[in-house]
Amino acid sequence: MRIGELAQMGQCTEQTVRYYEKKGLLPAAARTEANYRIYDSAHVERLRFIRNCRALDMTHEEIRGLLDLMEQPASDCGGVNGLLDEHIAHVDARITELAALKRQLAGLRERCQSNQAVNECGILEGLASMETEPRRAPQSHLG
Amino acid sequence: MRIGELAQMGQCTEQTVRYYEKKGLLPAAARTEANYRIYDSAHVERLRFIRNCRALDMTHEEIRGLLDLMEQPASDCGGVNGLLDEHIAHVDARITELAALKRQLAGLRERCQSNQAVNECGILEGLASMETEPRRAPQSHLG
DNA sequence: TTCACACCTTGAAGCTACTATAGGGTCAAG
DNA sequence: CTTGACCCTATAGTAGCTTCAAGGTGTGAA
Ligand SMILES: [Zn+2]
Ligand SMILES: [Zn+2]
Ligand SMILES: [Zn+2]
Ligand SMILES: [Zn+2]
Repeated sequence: MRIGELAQMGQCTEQTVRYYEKKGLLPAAARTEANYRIYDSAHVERLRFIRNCRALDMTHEEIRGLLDLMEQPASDCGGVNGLLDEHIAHVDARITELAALKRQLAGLRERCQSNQAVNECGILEGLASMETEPRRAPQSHLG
Repeated sequence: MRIGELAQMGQCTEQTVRYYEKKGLLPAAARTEANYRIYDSAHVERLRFIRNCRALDMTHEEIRGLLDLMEQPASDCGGVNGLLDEHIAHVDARITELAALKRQLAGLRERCQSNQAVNECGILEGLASMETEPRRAPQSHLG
């Protein structure tokens, strides 16, 4: 199978497949005489695994961690479980952050109910007078 | 005031201030003979406004929108209100996405309660057998 | 005077996970 | 023999910075 078909199986573009190869998530493919990449079902499985992890918003590093752990099929899966737990914590942390943000934004929105002149808009006043806090390190890779 | 002090007022680094200037969020500063940037209280206000917007996870484009609207102080503030409403919608959309993600991850996590061999871990099985869905366009600039 | 040291300058590269573009090569069908 | 679908590489762009490299400036102390 060539790259177009593989990409279809993984619900992604051919560029993305090449990108994964470059980044080492997918192994370098064998080539035909015409220098076309050729793949088999193992590649399909691996690509689908990667895409499923991406659908869950894992980073490449997290995915690489899982793929590495899978290389020792007989070893204990505690690392896998731990990695997933950490990622769930990333999602939780971001949800918490966004909930706080939403409260702040709702409070700001209340400061202007009806349209008025820009220089009297309570929202802009609020944005100007907020206390500027130092940007804290992100708790999560989820933007 | 020089760039170091301004950066401190805005709770950011000097590089960030230069970056904002390059991107047009801050106007180009006047210079001393030694080519040092010099700022006054108007710059402090504008930088703090920008940093407060960033603390609310607005994009540079959204911030630029607000700054542009502020240039006509006598005009109607409907644009400001609308811009904030849109951003609140961005936050809401991302919270909804992450909640769905969290449910999916929780379901996956249940598939392996105790440690076992990697090749029998229910989490990895789940990740391998999920239906790979095409990546849908992001509803929100919040990752 | 000369040194150290804090502050400032520019430009380029790195980060994530792709996406898009340019400019070409391969291959089967009509 | 040309068209069109497919493939290749390399480069640049996206957001919002951070980090690095290599230097200029200004002040206080030895
Ligand atoms: Zn994670
Ligand atoms: Zn208003
Ligand atoms: Zn927004
Ligand atoms: Zn397990």
